[in-house]
Order: sequence, then C-alpha cells, then structure tokens
Amino acid sequence: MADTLMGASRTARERARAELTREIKEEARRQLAAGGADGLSLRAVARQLGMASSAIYRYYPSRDDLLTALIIDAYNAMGQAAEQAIAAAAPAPGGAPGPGGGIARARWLAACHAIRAWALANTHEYALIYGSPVVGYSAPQDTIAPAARVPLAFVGILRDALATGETSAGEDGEAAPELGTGPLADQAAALAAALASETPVGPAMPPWLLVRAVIAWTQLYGMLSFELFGQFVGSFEPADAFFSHATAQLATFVRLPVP
Amino acid sequence: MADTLMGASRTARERARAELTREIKEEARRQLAAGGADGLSLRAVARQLGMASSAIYRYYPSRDDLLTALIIDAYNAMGQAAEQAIAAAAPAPGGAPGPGGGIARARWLAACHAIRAWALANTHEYALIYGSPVVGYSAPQDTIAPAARVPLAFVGILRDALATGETSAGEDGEAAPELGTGPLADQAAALAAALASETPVGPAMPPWLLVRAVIAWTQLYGMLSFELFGQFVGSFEPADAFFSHATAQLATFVRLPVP
DNA sequence: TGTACATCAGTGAACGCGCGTTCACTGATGTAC
DNA sequence: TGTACATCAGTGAACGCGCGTTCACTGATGTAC
Repeated sequence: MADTLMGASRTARERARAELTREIKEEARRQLAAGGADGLSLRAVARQLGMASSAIYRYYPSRDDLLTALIIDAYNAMGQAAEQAIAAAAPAPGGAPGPGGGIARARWLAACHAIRAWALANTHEYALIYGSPVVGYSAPQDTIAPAARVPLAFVGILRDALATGETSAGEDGEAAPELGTGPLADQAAALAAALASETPVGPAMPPWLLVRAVIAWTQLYGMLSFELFGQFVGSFEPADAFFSHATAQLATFVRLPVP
Repeated sequence: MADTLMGASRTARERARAELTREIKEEARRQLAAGGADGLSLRAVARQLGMASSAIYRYYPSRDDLLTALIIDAYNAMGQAAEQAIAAAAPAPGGAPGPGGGIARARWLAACHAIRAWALANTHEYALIYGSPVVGYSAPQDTIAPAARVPLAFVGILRDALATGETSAGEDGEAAPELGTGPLADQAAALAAALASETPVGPAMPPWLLVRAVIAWTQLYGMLSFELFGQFVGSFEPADAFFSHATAQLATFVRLPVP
C-alpha cells in the first residue's frame, strides 16, 4: 500500500525525468547568473551535468524553450517574494483589519523592499525579465500571467485599502479631474474595467488611482534598474536610503498615508 | 594658399582614415539597430564595407573599443537632443527671462519629450546605454562625461529656475526636513557640493531638490524602458498620453509649477 | 510470475555556422634630402 | 623636381574557439499478455 502514495511513486522513469528537468533548469539558472542570457549555452549546461549535449533536447526542445522556462520562473519568484512580504506585513490573526492602522501602507513598503531584495539577489534574472529584450527571442503567451503577479499584488493592496477605508480615494471626485478626458482616461478606464471583471469582489479601482499605481510601478522599476545596471555609481550608491525615501513618497503618492 | 585651409586638407591618408573611421562606426550602428549589441560583429561590419575583417583593426583595436565609441555617441546624441530641446523651448531673444513665465517648466517638459523621441527613434542605442549591461564589457572612464549630459541638463533647468525666481524652493526650510538626517541627506549634500564646485555660478541646488530631481530622472527612465522593452503591451500602449501625464506631474514634483 | 514487444533516455559523431584576433605580406601614400 | 626610404592601410590565410541542432544507434525501463 505504501506504493500507491500521492504520486510520489510514479514510474521511475517519470521521477527521473522530473528531476532532470529541474536539474537542467537549475544549472541553466546558474549559468545565467554567471554570464547573462547570452552566456547561457545548452552545450555548457550538458557538460556541467555530465551528459551529451544532444540529451538536453529530450527535456527542452530548444534553447528558447529553456529561456522561457527561466523567464517564467523569474517572474514567479519575484511575484512570490512580493506576495509573501505583503502577507507577512499584515498577519491578520482573524477578524477584520483595523480601520486606521496603516496596514496597506506597510504592505506597500514591504512589497517594494522585498522586490528590491529579490532583484539585488538575482541580478541576472531581473535583467532577463526587465532588461533589454533578448534578441531573436519573443516571449510566448505563457509568460504574461506570471508577469502580471507583481502589478496585481500592488493593485490588490490598493483595493484592500479602499475596501477597509484606509484610503478614501474612491469616493469624492476630488482627484478625478487629474486625468481629464482623452486617450489616457480611456486606457485607464478600460484597464480598470478589465481588473474589475477579473476579480469582481471588492471595490473597483478608480482609473486615476490606477494611473498613479502604474506611475509608481515604473518608478520602482526605474530605480531598481538604475541601481542594478550601475547608473548610480558615484552618486547614490549604496542606494538603500534613496530607495527607502523614494518608496515612502510613492506610497503617499498612491494615497496610502502615513498612519 | 587655398591648400592651407583649416585642416580640411590634411594629407589624403588622414582624410581617408577619418572618413573610414566614421563609416565603420556608422555601419556598426546600423548593425546595432538591426540586431542589438550582441548582433554586432566586426566581421559583418567589414563584410558590409567590402574590406577584409582584419582591416578593421587598423581603426579600432578591438570589438570593445568599437562598442565604447558607440556608447559614447549614444550618450552624446541623447544629451544633445535634450539640450537642443531645452534651448528651443526658451528662445531667450535677449534680456532677462520673465519672472513668472513658466519657462523652466516648459524646458523641463521639452527635455522629457525630446529624450523620449530620441529613445523611440534609437531603441537599440538606448538599450545599449540604459539596458542590461553587455556581459564581459566594462565601461571605461571616457563614458562618464557624456553619460552626465542629460542629468546635468535637468539640473541646469532647476538651477536656472532658482536663479530667476521661477521656483522659490531654495529659500525657506519648508521642504528641507523631508530628507531628515542620515545617509541620504549626506549623499545628497555631497552631490550638491560636487555640482556647485563644478559650475560655481548661480545658486546651489538644495539637496532635497536634488533628490527629487534624481527621483524624476529614475521615473523618466523607468517609463521609457517599460515602453521600449514592451512592458506596457496591453495596458498603456501607445504610451504618449501616459508619458505626457506623468512628466507633467514630475515637473510639478520638482517644483516647476504650472504657470 | 515470466516472456515479447514498445517506449523512451541517452550517446557520439557530424553538419554548418560564425566569431575575434594575429601575422607575414604587398603596395600605395607621405617625407626628407 | 626627382629620388630613396619610411610609414601605414589593407589583404588573405590561419588559429582556435564555441555554438544549436539533427540523426541513427544502443540499452535500459515499462507494459501487455
């Protein structure tokens, strides 16, 4: 009976295949960290694993497929880092979150710092997903859901804040005119509608706040890229203090006030 | 006597050398635009120019030197685009600029849009200088002055605005505490001092405004990279409206108010 | 439980490609007398 | 102005390298009776 466990004992072949698939990807990630996306070579991976280079093709039909797997993993790892930080920032031991505790702000800042920590620890994986595109490679559909994890996590924080009333941004028309009418207002409204229909629970994001969130997101990304790609050398390096300062301002910018 | 002109008639050899050096660089830039930095090959350049691949080495001692030349050119081209836009935004037909005309803001916005236009028109050159670093290449000293042109142009706008009184940010201590004390305040003060000693004329940049300028600069860069590297696909693409909106907010953020 | 056949992981040789860089050389351009 | 020598651009062959991918094959693992 011990044989019929969960699937832990699928055939030996299947277990070996799963394990090798993982090992190949891990070795590939190691080479990515060493030499960037262009330094990743199937032959070198095979060599390191002590197998013939042609054997790799039993697991990944081409180099691009291996790259895609790494890209998806990178998006997911970054997304997970953000999500875990968000969860840890507000343990929510049961019951509704307190109304004025600044929980959303804490979550926001925690997510920003977790993303930076992940990026600093995984420079080349970060470059793989947010750096200049790899020439001759076009990302398949499978990457878009993982790529959306981080943005969605940020949006989630804001929607929760609207739901708990931590931010009152949704109600009055006060800041709405900042968008005016025009293409941007249309794009933002369309995106807000798409978000609302995907996860219909809770309050909808007002379009203008969505735009602010995207601004914050590009800002975060710009800072990380500057730091990782060496544009801060000689000015704000190390960038810890600058990053903390800027993210705090960003949190306020997306209407998550200091408690 | 017509022979002794400016230098237009250095020896035939020297003229030929200068011309070929330029042609090699131009062909290299063409290949860069086609295939990115990794698609740039000395052999392909030579082929296109109808010469032996070894001949390139009479002009550039190695592939890295050619890359460096392209990088410096890219920084300079982008810097020039910004500077020209700034100059054009305020023709200054003589006499002191009017006190409350919003000239500095116009300059700021013009610079942002000029930079975006340049980046959109020269995607791969942009990626070369602001994308993920080329593996195995480390930028020599010669690149740092050209790289500073754009940031210095932005700082110049702000200093002019302080000088003309278009922004009164320098006088009161109002916003100063936003930095507090700590590493960031120190870094900003050091950078402000370095800037002041480089170009001693005019008012010094208050450190907190300098930090805001850097935030704006990272934001601008983040938006451009998102747009160019395809992260806006399906949301704010085309990004014209978003960009205009965000840069307008940034101008206000660095204390260049709407007129 | 034991045998016959099908599946599939892994091999090793090969194809065809392109690259950066070096080197001894030829022949044209420049310079000094 | 004319000759003798030095400089230097450009050649073509070669070195040594690594890559992605294909293909016919061997041998182990799984499956059906």
